[in-house]
Amino acid sequence: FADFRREGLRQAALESLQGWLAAGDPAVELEGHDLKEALRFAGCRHGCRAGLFDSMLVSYVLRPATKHGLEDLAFERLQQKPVSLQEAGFVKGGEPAPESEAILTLAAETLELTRRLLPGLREDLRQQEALEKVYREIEEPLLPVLVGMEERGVLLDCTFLAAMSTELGKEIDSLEAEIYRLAGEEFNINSSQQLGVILFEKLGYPVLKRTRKTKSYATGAEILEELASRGYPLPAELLRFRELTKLRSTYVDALPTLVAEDGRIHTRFNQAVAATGRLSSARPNLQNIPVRTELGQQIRRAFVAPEGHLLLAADYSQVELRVLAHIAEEEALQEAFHRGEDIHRSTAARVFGIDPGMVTGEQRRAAKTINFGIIYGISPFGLARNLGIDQKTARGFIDDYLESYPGVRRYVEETEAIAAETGKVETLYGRVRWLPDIKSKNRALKENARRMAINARIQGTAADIMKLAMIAIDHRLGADGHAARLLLTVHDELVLEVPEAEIDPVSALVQAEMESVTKLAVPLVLDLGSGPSWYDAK
DNA sequence: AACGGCTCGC
DNA sequence: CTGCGAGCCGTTC
Repeated sequence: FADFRREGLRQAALESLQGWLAAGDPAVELEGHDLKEALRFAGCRHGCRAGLFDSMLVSYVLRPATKHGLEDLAFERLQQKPVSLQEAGFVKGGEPAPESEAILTLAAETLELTRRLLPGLREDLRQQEALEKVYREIEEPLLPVLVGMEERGVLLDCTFLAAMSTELGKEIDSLEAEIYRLAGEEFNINSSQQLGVILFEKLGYPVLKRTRKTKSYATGAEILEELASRGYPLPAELLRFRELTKLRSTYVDALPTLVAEDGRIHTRFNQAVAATGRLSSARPNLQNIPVRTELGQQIRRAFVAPEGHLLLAADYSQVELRVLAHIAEEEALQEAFHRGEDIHRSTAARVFGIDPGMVTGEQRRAAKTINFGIIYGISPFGLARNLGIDQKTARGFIDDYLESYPGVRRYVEETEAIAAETGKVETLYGRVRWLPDIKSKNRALKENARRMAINARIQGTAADIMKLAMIAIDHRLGADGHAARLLLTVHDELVLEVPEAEIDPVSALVQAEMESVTKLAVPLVLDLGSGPSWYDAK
């Protein structure tokens, strides 16, 4: 490793590794902890056909709700507290300096710990056939796909964002002045503590809610909206102020600082964080770019394709409800999807016992909330809060819903029973979520576990489907010789960068692969669009 | 650095 | 007291 620090040798070693990976034999494995980071460093330009055995991913597949850092695994599986990264001279989030001495300590310890962890993980995986399949057919092949996406990155139009920042700044400044005027003094508007004193002590607004942990005044959007609706002037200004400063600080000003030398943003897709099997995105998180408000949507104009290329956005329509319809074997829901109906409208029609043509906007909204509520393991309390109705009415809605969709009722009851009996639930592909709290005597813990059980099967299956689609698309793009490449995944959406000349065949390819990746009792339907920016592609 | 509050996404 | 994430800011230690 000391020699590896010499530039010439490093280059030669990397090229040799790249060649070995590209020519690789799937039966010969590269072993390591967090191979995506290693491969990102090594570069995988020529692809990866070698087998990959990643202790982090294997641990994730075995017990997804826990942490999977090397230190975590060493502590849990080897009863060892390793020399911390900090002791080795690193700080959190910092990039290792290849010339430092401390890196040698870290490298040695990383290798040694991983080597000792591997046999146990291999054995545990071998004993759980379904999970071995999840690893071999989903996580292992996905890993190099994610390396490719991270390496490629997405082009950002910083000039556009700079202009947007200036515009936002003007409105924020005037809002700030107006807020100080209404408050009668200057204070830090970003401090919920100081804001609480102004609103509820100085101005004497009614205290509708306290925060959970510290019991301080709650000043969240929901509270401000209620106060605004009661005619108080300040909350409306505060909501607008929050909206604008959120957009500016989290996106408009932050994203340009994360652009690499190639002008592109290289997010990291974390493959071992979300307990349900989903991916997450960080540094920056590109899975929470605004879309809800028109102003927020403008930020997507900054995500662009280079000259001669387009961005292609493809998202699964209602994928979680389709998964529910399939797993629950709910015929009414399946039929609605087969007919291509507006699913929330048809739910409203069934629940309220009326003709679909008679469904009002409010009824559709309620049905939509219930549909999502079911996916999240709804309670009358939660639904009541969401719809702004009383709990009794909410309970009635849920009862009517489960009456209308007996398959869903069966699904919920069966899921609870499976969780209680086995302490776990599984996705269609066998991915596991362990739920030890399902047996807890603490009602809150038990209820939480119950909701997680109901949600995990659905959200996890949808995640499996998307991962399989990504693997298939990446493979097909290569096999067909397209230059188009995957850039982003946002849970039910994929974004690709496509040479203009390829847009038609690649759109067809993406649609075909995403729709046919699995055969459910309902069709998987895709919304597809393309354009010079992410905004235009939607 | 850790945590809480808040807000963004699916 | 509806599921799963990440980031920014302020506060606290």
